[in-house]
Amino acid sequence: MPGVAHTETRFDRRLAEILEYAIEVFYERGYEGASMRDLSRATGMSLAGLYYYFESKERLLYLIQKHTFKTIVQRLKERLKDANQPEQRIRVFILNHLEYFLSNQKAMKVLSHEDDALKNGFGAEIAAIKREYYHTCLDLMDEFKAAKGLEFNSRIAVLSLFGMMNWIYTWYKPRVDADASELARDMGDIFLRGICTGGQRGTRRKV
Amino acid sequence: MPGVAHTETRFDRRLAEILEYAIEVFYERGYEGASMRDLSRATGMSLAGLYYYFESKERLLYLIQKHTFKTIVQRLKERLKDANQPEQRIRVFILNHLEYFLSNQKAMKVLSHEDDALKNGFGAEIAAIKREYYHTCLDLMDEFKAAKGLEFNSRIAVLSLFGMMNWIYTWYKPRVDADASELARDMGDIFLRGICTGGQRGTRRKV
Amino acid sequence: MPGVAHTETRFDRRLAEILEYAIEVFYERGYEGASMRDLSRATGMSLAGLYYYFESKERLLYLIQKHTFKTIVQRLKERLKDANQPEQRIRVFILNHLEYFLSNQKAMKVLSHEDDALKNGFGAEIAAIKREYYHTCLDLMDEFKAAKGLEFNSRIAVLSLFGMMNWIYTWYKPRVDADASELARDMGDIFLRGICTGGQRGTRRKV
Amino acid sequence: MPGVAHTETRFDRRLAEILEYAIEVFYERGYEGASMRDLSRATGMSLAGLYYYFESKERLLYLIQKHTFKTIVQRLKERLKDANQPEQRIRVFILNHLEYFLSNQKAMKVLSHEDDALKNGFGAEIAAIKREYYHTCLDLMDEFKAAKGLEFNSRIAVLSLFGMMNWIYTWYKPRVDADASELARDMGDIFLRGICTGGQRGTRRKV
DNA sequence: TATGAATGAGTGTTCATTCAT
DNA sequence: TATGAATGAACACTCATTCAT
Repeated sequence: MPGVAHTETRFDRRLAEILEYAIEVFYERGYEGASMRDLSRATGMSLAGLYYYFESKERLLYLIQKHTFKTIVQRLKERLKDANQPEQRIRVFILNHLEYFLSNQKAMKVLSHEDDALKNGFGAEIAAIKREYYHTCLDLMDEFKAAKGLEFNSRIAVLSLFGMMNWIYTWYKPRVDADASELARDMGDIFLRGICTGGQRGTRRKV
Repeated sequence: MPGVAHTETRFDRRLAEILEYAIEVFYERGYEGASMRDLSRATGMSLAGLYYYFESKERLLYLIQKHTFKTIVQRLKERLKDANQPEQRIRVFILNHLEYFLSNQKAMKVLSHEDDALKNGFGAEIAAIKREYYHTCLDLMDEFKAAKGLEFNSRIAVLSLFGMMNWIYTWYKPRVDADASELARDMGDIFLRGICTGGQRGTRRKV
Repeated sequence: MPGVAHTETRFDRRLAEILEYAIEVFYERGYEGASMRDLSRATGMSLAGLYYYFESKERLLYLIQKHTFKTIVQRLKERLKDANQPEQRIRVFILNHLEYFLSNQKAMKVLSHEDDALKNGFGAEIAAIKREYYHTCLDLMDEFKAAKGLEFNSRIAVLSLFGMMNWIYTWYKPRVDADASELARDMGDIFLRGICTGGQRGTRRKV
Repeated sequence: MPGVAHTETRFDRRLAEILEYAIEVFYERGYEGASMRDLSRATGMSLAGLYYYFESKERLLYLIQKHTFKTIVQRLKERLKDANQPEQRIRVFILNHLEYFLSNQKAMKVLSHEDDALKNGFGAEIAAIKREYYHTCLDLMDEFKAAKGLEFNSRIAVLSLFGMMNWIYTWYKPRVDADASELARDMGDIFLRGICTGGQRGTRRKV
């Protein structure tokens, strides 16, 4: 079916290729530490040639972050459609995050690590997606709390969960550590049991 | 009180001052993003003057990271002396980490975020301290497991805990979020309950 | 005329131009004393622009020295083909050296004066060419000795000859001093007569 | 005998020490390449301390060159008193030069190699001594020519001789090459025989 | 579509030198 | 007599970016 959306031009494909290399380079040396020359070397394209595809190094990072983030959010939405129970929905969130994280480890490091490298407009747009993603998780948490009649600080819970998950880029070793689904189960266990038991302020007790 | 230790020279004091500024600058702009000129401006000292106190930008980061890390490790050791029960010891670990983290948020971001900015000798030394710190926590976890007769992946548990805690630098707002002790209690609850219940592989069930 | 050799690119030509300026600058201020800014000023090209043509100041000196040396050696080989008699061959050596020296006085000063400015790889390569050149002269000297049945220290003789010739850059004034061929004849006379007469150890006598 | 001249103060002695180190440093790294920090390290004296003894790096070089040159000139004068015959006088000149050169190789390299490093006043003064020294040799040459009824370009002869001798710093190896007196004899032989024989313009002949 | 050539501004670092003590 | 502390200017070099082609 011909249409507007599926016309992926040669330009788009070439740009996507370059972005792959850029992810590699930013992953390896950090956004500030990476130079356009590094990217030129990595892609085999001339310095000037790169600029045909994007207007600045900053925009390059922006494109990476946006695409990465949008994809993870979109996949989440897809998966959430099939999950109804509050707990299950949180587990879906975790699995989605970790699956994407591990299949796109380098991009995710660039997303996580270069959190505040973008300025002004670019930064604001990514921050907005991030906020949306955060609130999705926050909502899941509140649903869960309501369903279970629990009482805890959702903000802390969500941010702790993000911490657990995002920190992965600092330690994950493919050949040592389990795959995404097992990791999601383990982290899900820790997190969900953690926020579950007791939990009522005032009646908090030793574990 | 006479003693060996109190010979803190003028040089040391001045260097310490500069390090404070450097923490601020690295916190604000990242290690790579920060220029020695930024530091010169921040300290009010001439570019050349700074080099009287340390031989390179890299060594500056090294000094910051080493001091920060050594202090946190040392305080932990002190506190661990008074804690005997496995659970309590983990809670001490968490509290120590978070207390230091929040009182030295900027330094801790520089420590966490610029994890792999140091090369060769400098990097190796910091990595060694980090490994020691990690293993201390791992040991605590194993003691806890043994005492409770639990079964879980200590590595994942410890690294998840670190993630929860270290991620703080990305979101903590002093006026919004609770203080260290409350945070330590909350995170401790989540984490300890999480790893506690059930836990035996095979008998795992819904939360 | 078609051929492999005539592909001298625009890049090569531009580089050659820059090298001319660099010779001038190094000649005037010495390698250490010359700054890239001096060269930038001399060429009228921006500081950064220069680096498009060579990767470092050291390599710049290397290129100058190598080209100068290779040319002088190559011309010598050419000329030596047509000379058979031992004495004549030495005179050819002297003439070749002085002719090139005087037509490329500045480059030759840079070659002579900055003898040990190059480090490691660069230095080694130039040193190798120099050694080869020295040995060519040493061989000429030994042939001469053998042919004439003379007895003298070839090493000292050769190095004395080099001294006579290379020192020129410190005193030669185009409008005062004779041209290369006359100078070559004079120095050749001094040198050849000098090593000729008497010369047998033991029978040495007053001049 | 009391007098003005022999009061060598502590200051003078200390300065002389420093000059020794400076010779070493300039010899090793060249005047431009040597830094005051290098000298500070070499002497064990503080950077600022050095400036008590001389007002600038340039003056340091000046002091070294002046002292070296004055000494060699003065010794020459002494020795020339006892030599009457023209040839002998030239041999004395050579021997004096080489003896001093080899006993003070490093200082002599600094003198020879850093010939034009000094600017303005400093440079002029050294240049004057040099000119005087040169003319002494030129006079010796002219006396010799007159006595022998020879005909050659004294300027070229003298400068060739200087070349032979001064070039030594680039090749002399104490354990390989002969000592000063032997070297002086060899170079004297080469040079004196060289300028002697034939020599009349027009009647010049093959050696 | 892609590049060779170029640039102004900036990088971390070192320079010779000074001055209060 | 000697130094610790400091500096302005310069160093070699790299940066992201541009523009004619």
